[in-house]
Amino acid sequence: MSLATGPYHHGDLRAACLRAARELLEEDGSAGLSLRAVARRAGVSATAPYRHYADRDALVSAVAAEGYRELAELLAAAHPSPGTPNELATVAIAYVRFALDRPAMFRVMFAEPCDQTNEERVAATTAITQYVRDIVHRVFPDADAEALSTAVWALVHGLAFLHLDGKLDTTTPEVVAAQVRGAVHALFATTAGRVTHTDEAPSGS
Amino acid sequence: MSLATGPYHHGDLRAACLRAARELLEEDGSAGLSLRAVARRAGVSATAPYRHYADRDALVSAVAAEGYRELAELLAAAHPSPGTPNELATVAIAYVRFALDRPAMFRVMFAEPCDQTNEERVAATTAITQYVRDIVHRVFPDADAEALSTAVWALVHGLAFLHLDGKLDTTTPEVVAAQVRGAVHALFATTAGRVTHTDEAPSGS
DNA sequence: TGTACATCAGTGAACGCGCGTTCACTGATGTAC
DNA sequence: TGTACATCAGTGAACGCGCGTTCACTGATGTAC
Repeated sequence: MSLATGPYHHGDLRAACLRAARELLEEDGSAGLSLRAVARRAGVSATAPYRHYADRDALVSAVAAEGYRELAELLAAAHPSPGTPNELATVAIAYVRFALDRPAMFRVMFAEPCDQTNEERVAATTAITQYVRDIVHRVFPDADAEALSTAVWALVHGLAFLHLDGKLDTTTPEVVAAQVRGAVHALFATTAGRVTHTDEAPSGS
Repeated sequence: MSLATGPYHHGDLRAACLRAARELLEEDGSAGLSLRAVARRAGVSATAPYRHYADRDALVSAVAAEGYRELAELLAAAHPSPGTPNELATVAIAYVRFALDRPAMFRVMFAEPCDQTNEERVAATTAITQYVRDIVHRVFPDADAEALSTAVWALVHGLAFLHLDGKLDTTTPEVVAAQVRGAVHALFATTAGRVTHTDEAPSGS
């Protein structure tokens, strides 16, 4: 089992643990994310990770923080600065896709009893909140930014969870994308007409 | 520990297990929901529950099904037949409140790897979907019911999770209610004006 | 009404499991002189 | 350049834990006659 990554000193066990944790997460779900399993996969004794993480929670928080960063990157890649409801929908699709591609990670990020004392984690949450607020402000400049950005985040977040938990059809990425786009348009079609232009007709479901 | 509920035969151990499971759920979270703990709390040997539940999953599914029924009752109690966005918001508040009052139950219902073969559970999900669809159809008779009901459910579900996971302020029920109502109105103010009457001005979050 | 017996609902010992975490340890690394 | 030594990053045995589940069992219930 012990890979030949280095005979004694591993080199970068901290990073190796994170990588192992992420793999385990996607393979076995968050139940499989134990320190011992991580050590095993990293090809290292059960106690070696304690050199780098105080306890299991510390590892989990580190994993979650990485998840937040990756989600942020994916959203930015989907559209750097969405300015229309349709562009907003594109970002929403990326959000939902992340949840579906990495379900256990998504759950760790959002549904694990969140350690509020972990700075990395709190910072990540704040960043996402601000990111959503910025988008909303750009798409609907004259709306109540606070209430509307809460609503938009909730909509997208809810779509992610409903798909994740099998309450909505997830047979293909295209079906999911159409559903998300449809939901966003269903809500914003009229608002969009009032505030800015609609660059695509709402797709029927 | 063994309560004097009956010397040998319990009477209704099946129901007692369910009750114990729900209590454990709220006290210790879903991690605390073990068959052994349930048996302990019911004042019965560790293996007695096997007379009534095939395995742990069966118990969990039974708990979840009960949760769905209770949620349905709470929503109906909040407003029997919502017909305006503001009445819809009242129902949404009840939904979010359920999640906040019984967080572990809510998580079991929605975030546990769902056993699709459990009839009780599948039926409960279908019932909720249909319920949301009916409401949407009543509030927005001429909208794309499919897309809009997905959107509405996602919005409400997302609000529930964001509050639950500490991403939104939950200091008092009133604050939460105002946030939910604000989010619903932020989305539906214009749509509502187009389709039916608005019975309250959107509260500015 | 009374007894025999099948059925049902519990018991409790035992299994093997993986977990988090501790501890004293040892091998490798790199720095000071 | 070579050696002494502090520090660092691993090891592996051991702890106690609670879990799900099995098994053969036994005490209570209720039904047939």
